[in-house]
Amino acid sequence: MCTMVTRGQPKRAPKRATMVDVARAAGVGLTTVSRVVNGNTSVAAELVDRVNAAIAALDFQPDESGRQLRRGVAGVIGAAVRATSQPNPVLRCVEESARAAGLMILAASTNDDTDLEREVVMSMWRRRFDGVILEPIGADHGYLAPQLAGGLSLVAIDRPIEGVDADAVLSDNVVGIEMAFRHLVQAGHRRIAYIGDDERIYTGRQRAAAFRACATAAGRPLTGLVHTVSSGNEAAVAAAVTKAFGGRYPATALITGNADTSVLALKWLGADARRIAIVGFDDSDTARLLMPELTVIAQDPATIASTAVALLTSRMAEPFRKARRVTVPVSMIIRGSGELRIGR
Amino acid sequence: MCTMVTRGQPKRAPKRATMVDVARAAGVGLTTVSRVVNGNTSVAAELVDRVNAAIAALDFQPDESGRQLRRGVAGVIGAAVRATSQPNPVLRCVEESARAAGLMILAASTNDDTDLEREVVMSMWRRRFDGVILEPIGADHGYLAPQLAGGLSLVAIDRPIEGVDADAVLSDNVVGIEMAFRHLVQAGHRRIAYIGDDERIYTGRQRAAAFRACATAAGRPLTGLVHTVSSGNEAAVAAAVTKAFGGRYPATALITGNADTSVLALKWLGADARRIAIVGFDDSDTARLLMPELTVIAQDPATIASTAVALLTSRMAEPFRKARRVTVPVSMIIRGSGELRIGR
DNA sequence: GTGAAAGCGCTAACAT
DNA sequence: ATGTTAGCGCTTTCAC
Repeated sequence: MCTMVTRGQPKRAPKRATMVDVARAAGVGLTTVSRVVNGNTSVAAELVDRVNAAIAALDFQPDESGRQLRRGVAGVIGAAVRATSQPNPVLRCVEESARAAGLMILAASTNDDTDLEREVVMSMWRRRFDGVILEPIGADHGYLAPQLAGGLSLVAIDRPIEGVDADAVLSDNVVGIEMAFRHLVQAGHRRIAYIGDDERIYTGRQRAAAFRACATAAGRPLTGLVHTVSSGNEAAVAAAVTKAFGGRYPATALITGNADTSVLALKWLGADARRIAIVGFDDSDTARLLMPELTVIAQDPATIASTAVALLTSRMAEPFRKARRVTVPVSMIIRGSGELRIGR
Repeated sequence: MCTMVTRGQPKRAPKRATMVDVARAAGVGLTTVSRVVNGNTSVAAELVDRVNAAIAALDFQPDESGRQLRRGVAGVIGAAVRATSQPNPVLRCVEESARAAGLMILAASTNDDTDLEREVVMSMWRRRFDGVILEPIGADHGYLAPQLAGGLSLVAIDRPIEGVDADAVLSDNVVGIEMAFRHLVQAGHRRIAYIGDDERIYTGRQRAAAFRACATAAGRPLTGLVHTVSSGNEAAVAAAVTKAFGGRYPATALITGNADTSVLALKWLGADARRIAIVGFDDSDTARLLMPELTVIAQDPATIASTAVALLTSRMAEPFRKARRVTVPVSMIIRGSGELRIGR
């Protein structure tokens, strides 16, 4: 067996160009290069050109870790969300808002896992990210106290952080449920069912509670009509549908507590869906593809996102101000599924 | 108006604890703290305890930028994808594979924008991420040549990188289309339509070409049956559906080129969908919710992801080895929509 | 087994 | 307007 010569394969690390290299190549001082890189205007035009030529020739790109170490800011804000790679209109808008503010967003998944969340946030803290946007999971975030006291800028979205005082921006879940409920009541419905997220989840808890409050206040029945199931549990949704819409006194209307549940409920209702008024919580691409098209309570991702970024920048400027909690209005989008009237 | 005293609001930056602080608090040398933090065993048990106590007392978390500057590795790999906040089974699996390999994944969106992609990848390069997983957009990635030559470890997923030599892991689009086509031919279909992604996109181009090749080889007609539309363009899909399934010689079967198109096509086919055999490219959560449930050509995200991470770590170990391109098999999942037979 | 000192790549005081 | 120097927080020789 003949051993090939490994020519053309420079094994040793290729020693990226550094600012000193650029300075040497351009025949100027290190500081001058730094000034050019940072757009400082007090450099003679000729030197600027020489430096830029050297930068181009060496393909120099400033090392951000050195920069960050010296300047103390990262230019990055982290987004710790339940899952990147999952539809998340808020995250999409956060990216836009942040880009508009000249910040880079780097996202990591917490996978609905408390330990992983902790690891992810801590990792962002150790990297000294300028801020963190967190979709919190789990009940107690007391573990964050030292970091928040140490100057970590953090804002919670979708749910508040408990056990510690931090900024949060939330949707108005209660009003959302109220809107849906009133809409159905006005169409003549008496037996209105609710199927939504597990009540261990903050939004699930809040929406289910709001529903119960509405029903009680309006003198509507509750028994057998409220079902909270863990996210994505198809069998549980099916069972809930059967309970609510079977039996002697079937419901005539349905409020679903999140996008997933809406889709699953519609799937299990099948053809019956046409004989039931349905209002779903959360808008989604699928909502418009369902038959009938889904009437929804829509959150306002753009406002949520811009508020979150605003809270974050405000806190970065003033790390120890009092925590603020902002509630963003929701709206109802009428598409057909929720407008079935019932005779008396 | 009385001005409140701002007591309890320490305005000045809270000077996070540093290793020197820990060392001082524990009454040991800086190096010893470093050793403890990094799990070096050659430290006396008593000192280890003192150091750990100090670390806990000061809530010390090592600053990764200092660490990275000194060690030269980041412990992070970047994922530059079309959109975080959009379903992306591969990204999900990449996160798992990477976590298993002890690497943190930070994801950023390129938004299908060539300039943004460039900015994102460059930013990761400046931060000296250990590697980058890229879902490339645009035709020419020549701009990456200096970075790749400089030791950037990068692997492309879903589509290859053109204009420069880099690792890539792809799905077997050609075989996928062939499977779908054969499946429909065997069910007796002669007029098979194809609606898929724009041919400016690599996968769109590859799948459409494969379809044409299949049809030609099988002596099936093509005229009016192949439609490529830009992603998410509902009107274009509607028009394509009308062309393919209206007129004097309507098609009896359909292959869709991606998940979006599948959903839109089914929406526009409406009730007609039951009289047409449909095989979609790409599996998705929605595929199982559609009526009828969608028979699909499914990619293998887990294998794609683990292959990508393996290629990346291999390249990190050996930055200048020859580029490899891996093709991952696809499979057909039969669910009902594609099994309608046609008499002769 | 432990600590002092050098230095990673950069920016910011401080000269000049 | 430009260069010299110190130092950000850490790891790693290198002495002891």
